[in-house]
Amino acid sequence: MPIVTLPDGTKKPFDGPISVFDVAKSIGSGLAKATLAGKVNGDLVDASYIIDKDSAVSIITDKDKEGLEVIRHSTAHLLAQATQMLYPNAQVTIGPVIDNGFYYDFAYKDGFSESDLAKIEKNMNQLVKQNIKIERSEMSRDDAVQLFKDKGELYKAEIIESIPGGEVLSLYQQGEFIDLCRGPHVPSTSKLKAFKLMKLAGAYWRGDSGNEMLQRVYGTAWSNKDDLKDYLYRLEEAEKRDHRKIGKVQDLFHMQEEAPGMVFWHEKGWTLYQLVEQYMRSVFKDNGYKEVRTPLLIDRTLWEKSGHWDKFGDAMFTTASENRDYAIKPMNCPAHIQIYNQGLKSYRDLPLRLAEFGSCHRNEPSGTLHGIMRVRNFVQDDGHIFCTPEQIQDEVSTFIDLTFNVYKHFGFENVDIKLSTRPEKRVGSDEVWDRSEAALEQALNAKGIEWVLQEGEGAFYGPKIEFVLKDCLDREWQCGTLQVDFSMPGQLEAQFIDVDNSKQTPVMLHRAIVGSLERFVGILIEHYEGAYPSWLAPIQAVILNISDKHADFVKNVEKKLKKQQLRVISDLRNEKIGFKIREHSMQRYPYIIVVGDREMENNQIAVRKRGGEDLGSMPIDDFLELINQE
RNA sequence: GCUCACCUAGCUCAGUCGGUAGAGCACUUCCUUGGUAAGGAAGAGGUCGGCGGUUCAAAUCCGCUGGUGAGCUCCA
Repeated sequence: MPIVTLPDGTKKPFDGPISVFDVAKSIGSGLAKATLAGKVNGDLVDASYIIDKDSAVSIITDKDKEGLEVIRHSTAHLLAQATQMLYPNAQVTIGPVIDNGFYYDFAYKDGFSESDLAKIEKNMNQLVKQNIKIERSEMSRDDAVQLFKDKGELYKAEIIESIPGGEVLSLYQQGEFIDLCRGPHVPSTSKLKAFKLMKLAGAYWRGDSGNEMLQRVYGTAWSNKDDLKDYLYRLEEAEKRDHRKIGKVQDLFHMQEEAPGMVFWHEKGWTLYQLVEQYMRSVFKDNGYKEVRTPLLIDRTLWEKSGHWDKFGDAMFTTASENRDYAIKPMNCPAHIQIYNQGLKSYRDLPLRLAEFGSCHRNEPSGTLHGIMRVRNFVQDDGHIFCTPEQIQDEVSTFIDLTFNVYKHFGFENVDIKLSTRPEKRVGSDEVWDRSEAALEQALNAKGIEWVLQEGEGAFYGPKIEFVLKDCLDREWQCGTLQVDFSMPGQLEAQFIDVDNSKQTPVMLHRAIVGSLERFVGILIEHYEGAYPSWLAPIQAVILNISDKHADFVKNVEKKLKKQQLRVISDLRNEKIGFKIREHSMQRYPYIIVVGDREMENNQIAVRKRGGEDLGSMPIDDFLELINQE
């Protein structure tokens, strides 16, 4: 006689064991039809799950977050079923739910092509129409291993073999297709109404680059066609923001074969870049940093001492001259320690904050390069703070505040914080790691901000705090970082004389706020879709003449505005005003200024805001005030 | 680095079954001097990423190589 308690608190007694589906049916036939799964005492279960004791039950439909996940998961199975029908030699492996959809990895020697995706998707749709039941069963681990071995599904058998023995496993069957799965799943294929296969990619078996490459099929799935359409629309919008595309349209930069992973900045792009750099320079100046500049090329012996030659030798560009080997610096920190080491330091000199916009090169694997977001030559708003262990917490705390302020200034309000701890490949004793990790954690907690732990994701020399900002499409970008380093100062013999006259090794904090300027500019381009706020716009206004006789007046206005440090250009081409308006509107400049007879007569300019808003005619001074107020 | 796809005029792209290339925009010249998202005409522009092979003949088929893209792996 189970009593079922529903989410709203009502209690329903039943005569005997009853399925989730039947509970839904007892509430209403509409709900029964919508039932995808259930939640019994907090556990997600199938709609067919039998409730045999008093339980808290909620019905999961496609309105629930969990319901959507079940749909995605079941769609992954549908994909596998449809694929194996068409390609019996394809072995199944795993098919998890991901953001916005799912994927399924197949081991398939012949490989799939884009046209195969269309065929598979067609087959999936047919299977949906056939309304095939999805049924759960249980099996012992050993039996399951045997089952999949017999079917020639060696990858699946390997997965099951890695599960501890004695456990009972659940299997889901739909038609001929059977897969090991924790579930739950939708009751039948007809519940899967809105999905699309998106792309094909390679993926390593078990995520290990030493293993063979599998064929991964990505798909997206939603609870209804409208949501799917919405999602596809959002993808299109994201594509419009692509910094590579806007970079070309706005003439910001280019890249070419002869310098893979390195940026040729054009005038407008460099202006944008410089605006970011100059702003960060002012941030350094206002916050007690001393800006320095160190060599690009440094002898290998220094990199050997610092450990980089050993650990990252493959990723460093090197060159040789007069029997000496050099590396092009992949980072500034060893060089900053050299500056620190000039002259004996006292505890009174600490904290010492060095900053540099130093050009760094890293020979990243070719496959990782991506526009200006992931490059081989970049500059960071790099800084290193030399301090005592006691000063760490204060420095970290100040840095966190500073970072949030900078992001806000650039228009990013939404920032996540992550704490990354010791990786497997590392230097330094466990005791030192304990101390550094604790220092960061304490600083974060003292500020009372939320953070997530990323175990094993730290740098080889120390743990780090990562600042992840979210852009207008809610995409995440890890930009800021703060890393505690108890190792490198010692390795490169940095010291200071303490109060008690003893020699001590300082702690070094590696820190950056925007990170790679190249990448940050890319993020800005995509975040603003090329429509930058006036203070960041490479061109703030363009001045147009109606016809040739207004050209001198335009030149005059241009001169005046430039004198006030405004970034303006003029367009005196012999074209109709509508044509020029169109062209410059598409460039998304903040203001378009038009000058004709009327303006010349009154010594004014006609101002049009980005987006088309007509601000009317005004004296130049009024426009200056307007733009400065922004 | 790995898997798959792609690379044709300055840009965006078309090019069937292998028969030595085409559009729009941009560019140049001329006409037009026009008031808020494309005025008109003419012209010029390409060793089809590079190297090699098959073939009477290669943008097209094959091999190698460079780069780009989507992922995977990596990211001091």
